[in-house]
Amino acid sequence: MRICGWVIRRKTIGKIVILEISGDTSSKPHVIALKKEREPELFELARDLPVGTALCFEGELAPVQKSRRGVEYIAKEIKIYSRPLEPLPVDTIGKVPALLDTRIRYRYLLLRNPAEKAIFKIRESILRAAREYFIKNGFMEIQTPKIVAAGAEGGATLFPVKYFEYNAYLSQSPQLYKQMLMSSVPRVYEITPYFRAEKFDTPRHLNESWGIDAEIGFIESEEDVMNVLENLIAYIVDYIRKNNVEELEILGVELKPLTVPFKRITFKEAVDILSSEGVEIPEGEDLTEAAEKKLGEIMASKGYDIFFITRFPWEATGFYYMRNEDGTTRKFDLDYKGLELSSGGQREHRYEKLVEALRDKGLNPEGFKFYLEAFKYGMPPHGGFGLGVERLLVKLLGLSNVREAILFVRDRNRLIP
RNA sequence: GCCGCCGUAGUAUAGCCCGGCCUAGUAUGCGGGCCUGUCGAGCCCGUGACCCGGGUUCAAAUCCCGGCGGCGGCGCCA
Repeated sequence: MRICGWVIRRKTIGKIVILEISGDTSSKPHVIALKKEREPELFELARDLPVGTALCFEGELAPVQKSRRGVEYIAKEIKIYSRPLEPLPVDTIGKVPALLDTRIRYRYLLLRNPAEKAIFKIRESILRAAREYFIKNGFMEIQTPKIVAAGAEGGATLFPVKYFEYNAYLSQSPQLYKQMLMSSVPRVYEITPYFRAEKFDTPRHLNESWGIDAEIGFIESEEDVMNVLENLIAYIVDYIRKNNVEELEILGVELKPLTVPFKRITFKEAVDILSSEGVEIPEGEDLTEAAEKKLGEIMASKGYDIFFITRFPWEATGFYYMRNEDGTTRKFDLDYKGLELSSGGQREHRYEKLVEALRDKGLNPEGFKFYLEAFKYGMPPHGGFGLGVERLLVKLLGLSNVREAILFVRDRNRLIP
């Protein structure tokens, strides 16, 4: 058996050298012990292999597993490919902590640390599980353009891009495109980056983040959308519980299964709950970050870690959400432990109503012509959602910053690496 | 954009409030020595740092001003 990786730990105890090689197949390290008496050449070789050395070894599973840290092998041959030119700037076994800033800078190295790698293996599982779920439920995976002419909101901040002689933007949401596709493919999903030019600098925001976006046609109400979303998340959690036992153990995370359906409260009920706790939300305004956190605490104390807030007021939503007669909309948010994980709802699919909505929001229907056109030819009622991958990962693993949940961070002040 | 906290060896920190006892402490890393299985092994020796610029002062890591950078709160925000 040939195993390759990097030395993450070397320990010499008298006439034994113990090497730990960062695992490629498993999250736990591969361990080889070399004894002076048993394999004198390898012992000499291993004795001055610095941490960080890239190597492969030929070996077999050790009959006696003495290491408590990883799987132990008996090495027959070691081939060195590359030695570090200087000592590693960060500790790849996690003995000495690194600040977030340092972790981001040296992420590529820190992934040799099983704990750091475990986060991203679970991130991968989220996407894998999502794909599996969508495939099982008859969704088609799509890709929509990331260079676009208009944003979904009109008001939100977009990154301008020079596109030959045109002004273009980086897409902040596949929203409009997936809706257009509802006129022909009633179940689509996309795993996509979102680009947002807001100058925020918080543990919850990134300027380039990833989302799992879905859109569903022929629905009766937003309830059908919420159904897909809650089942998707429960599926993801199950998948991780099943496939990432080792990673969860390394991270010390106990992930409890989620039961569907999730609790639902209306926006009005949320405002009332908050009001009874002394937090006032002005009429027609969205929940503030602090209010959302507080609501999360209150709901958690009632046994609801995860819950939907439904029927948002029209004033606090995008133009494309379907309006109810009472001034509420069919928009919902999904909150998990005080953080908005996802938002979605039923869209307005009736052409005239949509034009009216654009005007009511002070937007010019001319600018959305390409989008509106799609509503002329038999658009079914539909709805969808966007689910933030980093936020989901943060909440599942109890991380404290979304920057821990993405390999290469793009935030207010980071364009490198 | 506003507010708060912070910036010390490769990494992580102590010292700063109350200037001199700092020739800057500790852990880990790194180099070397001892040790036949460590589990964040242990013991000994060595190595290496006050973000940048200006000011106050006999004296600045410590106080003041400016800059740059980080973290957090708020705002803004699918």
